Amino acid sequence: MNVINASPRRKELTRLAAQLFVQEGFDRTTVRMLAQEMGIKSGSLFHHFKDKQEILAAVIEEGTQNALVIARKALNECAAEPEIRLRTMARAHLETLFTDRNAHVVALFEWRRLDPAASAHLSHLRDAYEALWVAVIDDALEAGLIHGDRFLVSRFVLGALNWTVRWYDPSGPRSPDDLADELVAMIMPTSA
Amino acid sequence: MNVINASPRRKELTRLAAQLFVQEGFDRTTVRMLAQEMGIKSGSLFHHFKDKQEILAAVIEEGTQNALVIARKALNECAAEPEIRLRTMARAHLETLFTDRNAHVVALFEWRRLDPAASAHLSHLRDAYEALWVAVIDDALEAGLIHGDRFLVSRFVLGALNWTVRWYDPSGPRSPDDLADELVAMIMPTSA
DNA sequence: CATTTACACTAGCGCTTGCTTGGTTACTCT
DNA sequence: AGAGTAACCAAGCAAGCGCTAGTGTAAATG
Repeated sequence: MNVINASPRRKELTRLAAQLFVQEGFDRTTVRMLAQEMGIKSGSLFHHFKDKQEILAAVIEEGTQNALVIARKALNECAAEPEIRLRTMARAHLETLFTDRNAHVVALFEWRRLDPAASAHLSHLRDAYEALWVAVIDDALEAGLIHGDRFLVSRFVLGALNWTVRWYDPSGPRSPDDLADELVAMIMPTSA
Repeated sequence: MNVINASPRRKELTRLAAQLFVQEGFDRTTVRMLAQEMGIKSGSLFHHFKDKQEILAAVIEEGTQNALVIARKALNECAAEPEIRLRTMARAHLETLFTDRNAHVVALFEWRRLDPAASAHLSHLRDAYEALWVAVIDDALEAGLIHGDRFLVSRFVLGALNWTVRWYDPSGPRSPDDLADELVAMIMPTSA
């Protein structure tokens, strides 16, 4: 296996793996399929990754890291009004979801295939991301923008947003930003 | 294979299969695991199902049929006010989701493992169920109870509800009905 | 009583899986 | 020029996979 964990070659392989994992699912994707997609033989794959599990972990880590970076940057750059921050966070969520779509679909639907060690490590990343959401929602609740239980609201909103990967086509007439705004409008009484 | 497609034995086997599919995922569940769970040898399994795919189809069909029955019954029995019908539908959705939890988790996350023939057949069932939702949401929109695009609203609501299987624990303090009511309240400006 | 049917068993075929081994090539750095 | 290393390949192993063939047996059916 490669010692430099972030070699450019490895990054590109991770990207291709994400695509295959989405197309076929992790379990149905064989190391031979992965190798062919990458233009190498199946044995050579284990020069870059110690085993198949590590490829899955790399895909998910990549996606989650990007989500964190994008969300933090968006929140830093936007105004301090709770309403704007809420909209910004929803937009950032969909932006990541559809620019790194493959990685995120894998993260959402193949999470359980991770072994316990990788799962524990990646859970921390995921928690850091969700903490951003909870903070934004807390502010919106405090400002009286939305109503309900903070825990439930964040789960419902994240559920609605994550589920979009199942039906939304970004090449259609509606932009991800439109989508985010419509969801925020749906849960905000004052903006009817 | 059994000619009587709905033999009680087959129903019980389907229930056990659903549990294993949730625990391990469809692809990782081997026919030997299924057989052991059912107390028979792997060869005997093919007396009840023509192949592994058919077991998956049986699990999903069972769950979706139940959802339809429960939702129709609930809607027939409840009042005609759009607000009540909306709440009723949300409650029925979560009721099915957590009484037939295994079957529904499989339906939601292993749908893509179905072969095209089974998928086409089950899509009709699924569509019939979603038609109930769209009707209820249309009424609520017309009555001015909620606002937004009918297509988007139904997708968001279904997403939020379906995602509950990922985090909600029915044995906790909150009942599924509470959950449904909170979601409806969240999107209804007038009920703040 | 003879036959069919439902359900289970044993044994294993043919194939695919993730991964290993041992060695080769091409490039960089001193 | 020589050493080191990243990237690759050919070959294949051991295990596990879905599924089939053929058989036994007890209960229902004519």
